[in-house]
Amino acid sequence: MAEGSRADHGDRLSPLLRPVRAGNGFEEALEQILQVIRLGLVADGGRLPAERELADRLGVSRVTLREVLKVLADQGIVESRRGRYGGTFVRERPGPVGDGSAAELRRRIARVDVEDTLRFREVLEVGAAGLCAAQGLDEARAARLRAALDRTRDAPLAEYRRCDTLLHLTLAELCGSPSLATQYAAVRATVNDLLDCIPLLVRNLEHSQHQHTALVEAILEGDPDAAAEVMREHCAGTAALLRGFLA
Amino acid sequence: MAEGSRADHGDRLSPLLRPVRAGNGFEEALEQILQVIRLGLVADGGRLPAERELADRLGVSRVTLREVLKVLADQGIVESRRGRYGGTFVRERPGPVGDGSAAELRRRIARVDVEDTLRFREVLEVGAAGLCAAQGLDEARAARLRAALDRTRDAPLAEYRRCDTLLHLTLAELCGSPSLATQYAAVRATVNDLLDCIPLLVRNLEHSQHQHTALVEAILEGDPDAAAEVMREHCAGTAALLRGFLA
DNA sequence: AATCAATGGTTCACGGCCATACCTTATGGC
DNA sequence: GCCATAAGGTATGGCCGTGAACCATTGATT
Repeated sequence: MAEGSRADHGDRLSPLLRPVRAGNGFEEALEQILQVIRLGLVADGGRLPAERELADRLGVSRVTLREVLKVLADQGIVESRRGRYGGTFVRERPGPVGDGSAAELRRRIARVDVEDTLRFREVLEVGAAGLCAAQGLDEARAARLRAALDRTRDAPLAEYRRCDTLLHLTLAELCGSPSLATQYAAVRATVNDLLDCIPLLVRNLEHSQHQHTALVEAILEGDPDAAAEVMREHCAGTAALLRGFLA
Repeated sequence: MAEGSRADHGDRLSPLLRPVRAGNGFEEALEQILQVIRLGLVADGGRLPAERELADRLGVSRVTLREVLKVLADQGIVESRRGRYGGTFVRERPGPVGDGSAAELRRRIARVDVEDTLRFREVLEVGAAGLCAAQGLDEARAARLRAALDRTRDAPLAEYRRCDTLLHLTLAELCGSPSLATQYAAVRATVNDLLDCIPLLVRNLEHSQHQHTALVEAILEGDPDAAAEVMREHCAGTAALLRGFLA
């Protein structure tokens, strides 16, 4: 008997031997464009890249991409305009994608390994914060970080989630590991999905804001340990909230 | 001018808008099976899962998978045996996949963003170590970790890389985030690729071993900060080596 | 010796996705 | 006012991968 049996001490292979594609091209492209919109990477009324470029970047044909855009347009999430300086625009207030019912939410949660998501998120965030602080940011990058922080301060409640996401995403981009940024974007989309399932508590927002400020300070001062520690607490806060509400 | 232009301050979209598939099914399946073999997840002479299961797990058809296996068999990397208790077996000493020439190595390095890889690796490893230490391991898990550590001690030089990889991969699996384990496996495959490009220094191995021991101790004692710190130094060592040789 | 079950080996029709080319619409510059 | 340009809209032929079924081989079990 060789060692091929599947369930002997937990299968070392499963981390590697996973589906090469999560679905067909259509589904994956749809998922990624939805993530871009839901993460707020394109402002309301903003324009997505042109179809040809978008198809190219996503690695799908334009035909397939257009089927995706058709669905999004039918849902009222985007709008296409023809002619030069036309394009595909994100409509104002896209609203939640699902129907918003409790059943819908439960279904969404059920598809996610919440512990996995929260842990992975914390690792990436703490790592990004540490890296940024350790390497120091040049003036341009520091300015980007400050700008993102300021935007979270001025944000109206409805926009807070988006600005918060953008701040964290900025940090992930600045840390010098594109792979980390990509993974963070993906996991953050999942986190936002979960956050949409629980109420928004104003007290938590205030707390978050203090942490954001302390975080950016620690990073700009080049103190990796402090930055990591603040970020860890920040993540732990969200995690506790989610664990509590989703338990 | 709207905001669609690609290179204005670094393109927020690029982390998300990436190719939905890195190549065709054939290429991706090949890559993943090669990773499994190169990471040493299947021992020399060991058996890969059956074709039907493998195809299922990788999300490709059996026909496509078999084309992959055909290539690997032609290269002498695996061998198929028919009949019950047959299967696809990894041949002894598969050796490096490329031709081993300096040009080949350069080409391999050129395709990788070394800084990205090293940073991302450190984040994941430090995170995994911290998580393991923080949550504590039950006896079964602790035993797995100790066993993996012991194997790195007894390993002959030729097997050291494989055992080292397995130890770190075990840690990633035990941390409680499957996503992290998956990402670590991928990044570690890249790291191993890079390590194959530089000489193996015995002194470094001894140093590594001390760090491994200290790491496992810290984890089993439930000291996250110590575990993270040891791991950070451990990664920094490898990183410095690679940066030096690949500069 | 016969049987069974699990595995690799082979074939084929269908469907999805792709590459490409071309058409249509709108805007700014000449 | 015309036209070049850049964008969305449309049509087609081909290939790759799939799913399913079937065959062939082997070794353990009975």
